[in-house]
This record gives sequence, structure tokens and C-alpha cells, in this order.
Amino acid sequence: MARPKTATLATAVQAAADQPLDQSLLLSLVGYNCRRAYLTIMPHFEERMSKLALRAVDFSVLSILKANPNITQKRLSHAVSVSAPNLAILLDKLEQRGLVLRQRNPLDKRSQTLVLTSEGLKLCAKAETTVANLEQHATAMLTENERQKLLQLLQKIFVEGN
Amino acid sequence: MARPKTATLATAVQAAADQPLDQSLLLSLVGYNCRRAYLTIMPHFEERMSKLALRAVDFSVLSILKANPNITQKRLSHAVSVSAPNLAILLDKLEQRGLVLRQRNPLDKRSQTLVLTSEGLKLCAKAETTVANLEQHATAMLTENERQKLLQLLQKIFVEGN
DNA sequence: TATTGTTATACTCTATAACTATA
DNA sequence: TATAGTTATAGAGTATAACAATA
Repeated sequence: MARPKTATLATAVQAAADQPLDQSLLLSLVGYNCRRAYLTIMPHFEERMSKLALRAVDFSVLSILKANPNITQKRLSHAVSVSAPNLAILLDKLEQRGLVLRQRNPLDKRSQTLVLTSEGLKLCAKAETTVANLEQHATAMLTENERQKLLQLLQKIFVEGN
Repeated sequence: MARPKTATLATAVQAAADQPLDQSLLLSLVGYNCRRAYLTIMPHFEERMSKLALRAVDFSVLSILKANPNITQKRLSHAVSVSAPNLAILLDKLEQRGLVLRQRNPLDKRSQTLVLTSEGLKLCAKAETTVANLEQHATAMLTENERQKLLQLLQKIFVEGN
């Protein structure tokens, strides 16, 4: 009664090939969708920022230091979610490029405080302009209201989800 | 007229330490917020799925194969954004665990088609239940309407942003 | 003793090049 | 000649352990 197995498989394979892919379960998960959106935006980011030789995490560091001069590495480490050992290396490179200055904290000589150099400030300002343009481009399919709503909902997750 | 530099620095450092951290620029960027939300959800995911010995990408593969039996590795590779070499290794492991079956495609013997074994199906069903619970927990701060809106906006980005 | 930051190192993830088998 | 999949390997990113200096 049963047809040969290969014939059965061939039929099933043909049927599968003819179907559009069903990803409905994954598409119902916020985490999955966050990742997909992130992975869509990042190549645009990387392409534009490569001209300034900045990765996303480098930009985060510069931007936070611009808005918060003289914070400690400890605090920066927490803000950008980079472990202390990895941040040390990252800061070595920014310091070698003359963008950041590490200073021993006079109030607690265990820690170091961070400021942008004037060159770091200039590069950060340029990067922030680039990022603002990129943001418009990457979210061009959203109205400004939708973009604000999206930011608000995402922030609910990581502010209240901790 | 100028005070000693260390005193100036001490004052600035103290002021910085007293301020709440200003992250306003980063918080205005969709990509950054996607990443933060993703990084908030993932530890919950990993903790619960570790009991089933599944990483996020393993779950994605099982879930897609459950909904799309007999698709080729090529198609799966594209769906989960894992390169062919890395997918081969990933599938080796799932096959060794008896969760997935690779079959030479009778319609084109270059390719292989994939199905879950009965054990793979069982584990995937269990994982999908776990994930559904996790989703409720991870997004408990959102109303169901907000959660749906969030999914819709994120999907706009990666559907229309390509 | 505890904390900040550093060094060294290991582990995971992702990317690339070269190969086999099939079309 | 092109494609599907594999193997081997390299690189980036992240995590951990041990240490020095300071509190």
C-alpha cells in the first residue's frame, strides 16, 4: 500500500519548497524581533561609522563621556555593559588615538576618571551628527510618533525588566 | 588666579559623581534600545532554556523545522541568519542528540532536507511552552496591546528596512 | 578585607577560504 | 561553471582568574 520512501520524501520536499517559510512563532517573541531589528540597523551604523573608525561600543563610550565628563571607569563600565577588563583595553585604544584622557581620581586613587580630549569631543560631535542622520534613514518607514512609541516600549522592557 | 589643577579636578569629579548618568543621546536611538531590550530578555531566556540544553539559535532552528519540515539547509541558513559552515556544525550537534534528521534531497542530491525526529518534536514543543511563559514574564510590564504594537513596529524595521 | 583597574587567557560567535559532490 | 554542504581556521567579542594599588 505504501509508496516507496524516496517518492514520499520527494513529494514532501517539493511541498516544503513550494511553501513560504512559516516563522510565526519566532515572530511572536519580543526578544527575537529586537534582535532582528538590531541586526538590520547595525550594518548601516557600521558602514557609516567605519569612516570615523568607531564601532558601536566606541561611540557609546564617547557619547557617554561627552555628556558625563569625569565619571569613573567603573561607572562607565556599568553604563555600557562592558566588563572592566574589556573596557580597559577599549580605553587603551581610545587613549592611544588621543580621544580620551584617563586621570587618577584625587578623591580615591584606586579609580580613574575619564574625559574626552578636544579631539575626542570633535570626533564625538561628528559621530553624533552621523548617527542622527543614520537614525532618520534606518527608521524612515516609521512616523515620528511611531518611532517615539517604539523607543518608549523598548525602554519599558529594559528599565522595568531589571 | 587659577586654583591648583588637582583641586579643580576633584571638584569636577565630585560633581560628576553626584549627577545621575546622562544617556539621553543613546536612548534616542532605536538600535541602541533594541540591543538593551534584547540584552535584558536574553538572560531569562538562557536560564530557562539551559534546562533543555538549548541556546537561542538552537531553539530558532527547532521551531522553524517544526513549522517547516523538509526544508533544505540552505533555506534554514537564510531564515536563521547562520552561515552555512556554522549551521553545518550546529546541525551536527542536534543530529547527534537525536533531535534532527538530515536526508539527502531526492530532487537535488547536492542539498539535504531536514526534519525533526519524534524526540526533536517533543523537545521543541516543551521549549515552545517554556518560551511562551518566558515571553509573558519578560513583557509583563506591557499590556497585550503594547506588546503587539511593539512587535509590529520592530517588524516594520526589519521587513521594510531591507 | 574590599574595591578599582589591569593583565593574561579562555571560550563563544561569527566570518572566510578551500574542498567534495552534484547539477 | 555554479550550487549545497563540509572542513579547517581565523578573527571578534565576551567572560574569568589572578594580580597590584589603594581604601
